[in-house]
Amino acid sequence: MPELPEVETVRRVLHDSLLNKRISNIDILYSPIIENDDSTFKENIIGKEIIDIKRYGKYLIFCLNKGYILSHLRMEGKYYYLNEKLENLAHIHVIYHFSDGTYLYYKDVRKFGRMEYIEDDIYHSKSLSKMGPDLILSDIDINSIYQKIHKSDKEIKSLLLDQTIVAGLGNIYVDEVLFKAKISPLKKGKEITRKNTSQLILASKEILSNAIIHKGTTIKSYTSSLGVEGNYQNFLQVHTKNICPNCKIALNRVKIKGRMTYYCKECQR
DNA sequence: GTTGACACCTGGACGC
DNA sequence: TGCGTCCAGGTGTCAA
Repeated sequence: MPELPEVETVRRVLHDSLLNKRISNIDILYSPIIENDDSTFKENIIGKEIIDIKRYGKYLIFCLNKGYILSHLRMEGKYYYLNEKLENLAHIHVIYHFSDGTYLYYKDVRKFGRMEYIEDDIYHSKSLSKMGPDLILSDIDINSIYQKIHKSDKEIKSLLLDQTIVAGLGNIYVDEVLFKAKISPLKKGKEITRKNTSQLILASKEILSNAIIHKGTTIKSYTSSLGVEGNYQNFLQVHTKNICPNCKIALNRVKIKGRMTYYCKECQR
């Protein structure tokens, strides 16, 4: 499932391919993917040029010469940029046609992904305005994060997955961050200290930056675009693993907020 | 305001 | 072999 490093990898690939392309047509094959109504989406985008592609948290932001397309890949969304028409349109839900005869295909087996046209003020839109600071792009105010975490009775894993606190972490990297910071995923927010918060932010930045260098993690369903695959799965310490790489005991597996969680009960207190 | 349950969705794994 | 059931998970919505 695409988390911050995977979305950043997709952004970089698409940025290299799509800059200054003019959108000449759009096929919407599955409407629920689009947050606007289909005609509004098409009317506002056809004829526009892509002038930049940005990212905030797990969102991709296609900047047009007027307006934006906000795209969230959720579980299995993928983009494919091709010079020719695809024969097999299985699981393809949106097709962007460009004036130079190329295409951008959006494929999403589980149909969880979402796209939205936003006229202006993208960072104050319904989706982005609630987001916490991006763990790579933003200056993180440790004290403000600590205040949000410390007042909660929820487990720290659950809080780190909450995009309104910090933006970018998903299930895989939260396990890795907690392992690196030596903090149990079951620890309650109110038990987390300022020092813990600092350790968590530092571990997050380090792990996410490293994962971006390795083009993200390829587990089952994620590929960025144009067949680019990440290899950070080779560097995972606990997620989907059986043995703690540090103390060599069996890792614990529990469900937190419905998410499978891997941790070492000896190393993570 | 906070929290938990549920819906969305489909391929793959598993048991019978 | 074929069928039914369960699981995976990011986010929004709704009820308590």
